[in-house]
Amino acid sequence: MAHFFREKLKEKGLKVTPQRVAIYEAIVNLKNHPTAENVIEYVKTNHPNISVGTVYKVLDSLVENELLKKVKTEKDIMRYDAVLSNHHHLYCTETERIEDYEDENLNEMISNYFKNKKIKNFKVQDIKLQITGKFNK
Amino acid sequence: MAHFFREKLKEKGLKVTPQRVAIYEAIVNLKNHPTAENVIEYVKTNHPNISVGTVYKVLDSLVENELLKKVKTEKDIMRYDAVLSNHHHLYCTETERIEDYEDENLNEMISNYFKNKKIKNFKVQDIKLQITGKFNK
DNA sequence: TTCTTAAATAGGAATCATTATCTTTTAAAT
DNA sequence: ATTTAAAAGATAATGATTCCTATTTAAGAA
Ligand SMILES: [Mn+2]
Ligand SMILES: [Mn+2]
Ligand SMILES: [Zn+2]
Ligand SMILES: [Zn+2]
Repeated sequence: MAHFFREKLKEKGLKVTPQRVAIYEAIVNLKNHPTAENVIEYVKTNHPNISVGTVYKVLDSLVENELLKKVKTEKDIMRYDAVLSNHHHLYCTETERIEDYEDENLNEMISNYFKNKKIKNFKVQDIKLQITGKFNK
Repeated sequence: MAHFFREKLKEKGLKVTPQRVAIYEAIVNLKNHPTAENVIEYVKTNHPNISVGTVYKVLDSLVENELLKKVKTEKDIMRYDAVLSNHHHLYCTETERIEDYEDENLNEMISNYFKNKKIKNFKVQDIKLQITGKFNK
């Protein structure tokens, strides 16, 4: 489970520390693209002495090393994503809920569209959809 | 030019103040989806005494009243958009540049796609693309 | 295993974008 | 011109994030 993660850390030349493993697992388990605060709260149940600064530093370094991604929002509170595969996000207009949306057909359609239609003066690297709306119930 | 804006304020029951007009014009003129700080700097050239709190309050209220939109980013500094029409954004991976991208064909293709393909437990209200990449030159 | 050392963490102070509070001013209706 | 609720200005407070530094530790070398 965390094997993949420990290997990745080594690949990147980062030390495998209990804090890093715990923070990564927190993000995987929490779902819903947690904030740093969510992570701190979760990790503290098993690592009561973890430092707030450590969490922020680890999150930054994991993003830097492409083991996590930041999620774009309209808030000044950062949220994190452990899902690295190419996927989109469903944003709730009424709550802070953000869910993953995977759709291979959609990816292909968009990718095809931009094979023809080039954007002048811009080299596309990645395309993500922000789908806003309401979840049922 | 600011006629549209003054009318909109009245429609919404908001007083037409020089500060509101100046802030709105700042966002229109600045392009690049400015931050509150960008707006403050710009507005101060003509309104040296404008208060920082006023700028934040006006920005919030204009977003609330749908005269401005917030732009989603991976930063904890908010950015604002005066373009209300349905458009997408080009995010530079290397700088803070964010440009508008309008594409009616694309909108139609996506809109058609989601007429068939429903997302379970989710009612779509709006779809925006975040296109990340590099600008030439 | 023990030793060594650069990297990482803990703890706490500092930063800074944003909010809140409170007083004064003002848009706009009468 | 008067009235008044809304808005602006000034400044303090907040809170997420960053910074700083002493201490600890992961991991390679011996
Ligand atoms: Mn912040
Ligand atoms: Mn904040
Ligand atoms: Zn995700
Ligand atoms: Zn825009």
